[in-house]
Amino acid sequence: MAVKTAAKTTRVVAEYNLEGQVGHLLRRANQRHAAIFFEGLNHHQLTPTQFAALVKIGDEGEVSQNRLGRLTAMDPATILGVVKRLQERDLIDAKPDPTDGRRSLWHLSEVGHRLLLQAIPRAVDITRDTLTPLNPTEQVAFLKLLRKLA
Amino acid sequence: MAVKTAAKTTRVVAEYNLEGQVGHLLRRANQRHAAIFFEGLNHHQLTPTQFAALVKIGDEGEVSQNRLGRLTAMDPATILGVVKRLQERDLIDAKPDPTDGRRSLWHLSEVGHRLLLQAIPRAVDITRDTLTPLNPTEQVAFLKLLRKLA
DNA sequence: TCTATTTTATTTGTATACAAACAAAATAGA
DNA sequence: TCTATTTTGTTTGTATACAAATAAAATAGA
Repeated sequence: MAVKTAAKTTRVVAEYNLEGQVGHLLRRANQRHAAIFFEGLNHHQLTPTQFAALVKIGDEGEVSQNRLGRLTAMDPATILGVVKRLQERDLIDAKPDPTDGRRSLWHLSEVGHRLLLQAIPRAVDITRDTLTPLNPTEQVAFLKLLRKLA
Repeated sequence: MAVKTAAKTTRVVAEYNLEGQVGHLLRRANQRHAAIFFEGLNHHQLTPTQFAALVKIGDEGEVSQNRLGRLTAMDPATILGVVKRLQERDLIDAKPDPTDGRRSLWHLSEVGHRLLLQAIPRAVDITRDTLTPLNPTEQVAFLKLLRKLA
């Protein structure tokens, strides 16, 4: 049995192909998308996460920091830094939550709102460019499957 | 025309849905895979990139640092840190390239080889678990499409 | 052969990403 | 009401990720 297990392990190791693993492919697809994103929003100096935060603040109107993190899939330590950098650029602003002494409620500044209006059409282009290697049918199929893994 | 453009912009902005964007979904799928990976290889304290580096060093036998980065989709500054941490744990070792004074040739240490043999079956499980939300047909379809976007 | 270019590895700086620990505030529940 | 628990936001530490600049070595090409 020990021999059988050792033989099986050897075969598994020999046949393991990094390039075909879903994790490696997801990582590379992410890298490619990030590159397209930076190219497309380079003019506005927005990262994917900063853009996501602006979008959700715009959607919500007012939102606390941790809730914004949940809406954008960032943990508290990560959203802290993203929000800080957006505030330093005066794209967002906060007021204390009158009903909860721990919270600040973040909203878009005038500048942030204008930037978001300009950025969203660029983001639409970025999504289109990212999916370009797939035909329309494949794009629909891919997004449907990807949604199940996200 | 300015009115038409403004109206179109307003519609685009109003209809923009972060949750449906391929970039956001790729980021979240990556997060989910990373969580499964850390869970699965927690015992061996290997990150996805560290594991990828070990696999490719094992495949190549001997490989320079920058080439290892290309094989694992990491830029020179990133692979530098990954290699440094693997060496600090004595999982890999280097000797100078006799034909090129700039290069070091990295190879697995005895410990690194043993760790890799134990880790690969875990990585196979991680891939399986990551793809669990899809049925076998969907898994094949997804990987085929993802490959085109990576 | 001599020089312009390329490649390798490193350094610095910025930006995620998350675990763990923490204090303050709010809330649930006995 | 009083306390145990939860939530919010912050801090620290580790690990990618990449742009830009740099020095040393190798290579291409006139």
